[in-house]
Amino acid sequence: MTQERIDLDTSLGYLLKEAASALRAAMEDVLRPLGMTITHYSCLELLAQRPGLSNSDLARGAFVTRQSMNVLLHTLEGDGIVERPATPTSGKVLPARLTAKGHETLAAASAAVRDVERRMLHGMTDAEQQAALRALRSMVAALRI
Amino acid sequence: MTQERIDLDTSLGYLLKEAASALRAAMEDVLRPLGMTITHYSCLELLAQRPGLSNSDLARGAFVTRQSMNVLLHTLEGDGIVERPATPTSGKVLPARLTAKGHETLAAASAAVRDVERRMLHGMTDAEQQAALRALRSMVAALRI
DNA sequence: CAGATCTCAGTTTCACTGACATTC
DNA sequence: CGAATGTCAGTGTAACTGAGATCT
Repeated sequence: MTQERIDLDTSLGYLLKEAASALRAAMEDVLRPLGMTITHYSCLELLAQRPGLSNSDLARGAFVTRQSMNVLLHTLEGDGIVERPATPTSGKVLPARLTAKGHETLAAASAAVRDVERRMLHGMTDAEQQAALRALRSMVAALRI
Repeated sequence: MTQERIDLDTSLGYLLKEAASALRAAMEDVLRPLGMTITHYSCLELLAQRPGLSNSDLARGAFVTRQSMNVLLHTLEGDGIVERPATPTSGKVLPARLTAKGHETLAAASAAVRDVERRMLHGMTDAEQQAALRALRSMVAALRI
């Protein structure tokens, strides 16, 4: 029973759910030794791409509540991975940035995640990878609405 | 800050993570009103496709431990959604099946999830959807190893 | 005033690890 | 014996909801 692989005419939606679960599990496995969760990693990745994002921006980007992201940000600040100004620049917004240590931490995590990516893409042609990239980009944009 | 969309030359891996997060969030949103989690739904979907799967099989299929799946299965049995024989057929394995009520429950959940799928696929051509399907199938298989 | 933000506090829930008996 | 299974029990943690203050 164990050795067989389920391979029915599943819908694209269910297949993506399966891919999502498999990817999550694989990422959790490689991030856990680094003491990071996926939300953790997402936060750093977002900050690397967009320095100065606010807590609420990060929460939306990582699909969690701003309260959850808030506790994470405080932890990251305490660990010297993220820095925020003591006083708001405008309104109540505190733009966050990665510290040097934060960039190092992200580099380690990225390397681990890239291994998962490599495993995942194994056996796909460049054309297939490009097609997958376009499809995923479209899906993410459609779901974000 | 909120209205812009991050659209950098992200890796396929990070993009898939984003798609995974977005899909999870969207699915959780539509399943919550039905009192179901994603693991919950995965379990039913697996049983519909493969009646008679064991607790351990379902755990592997849904990417959770067999202990976690076990408590879920007991809940589902108590709710009359899943049935298992009182005594093992062979070994300790108790093959699980959906009841009539279970099929109804799954039908409702599937409809909700199909809505998410429709939203997600909006704007993609048939060819793109086919390409995405192949790519995802390949990725799932590669990660399962 | 409405809307957004940051934050403190309490709670819940889902899945986890550990341990044991059973069966092939 | 090893390996897999089902199950009971306890633990943990990452997210949640609720509430308050501040700012445009």
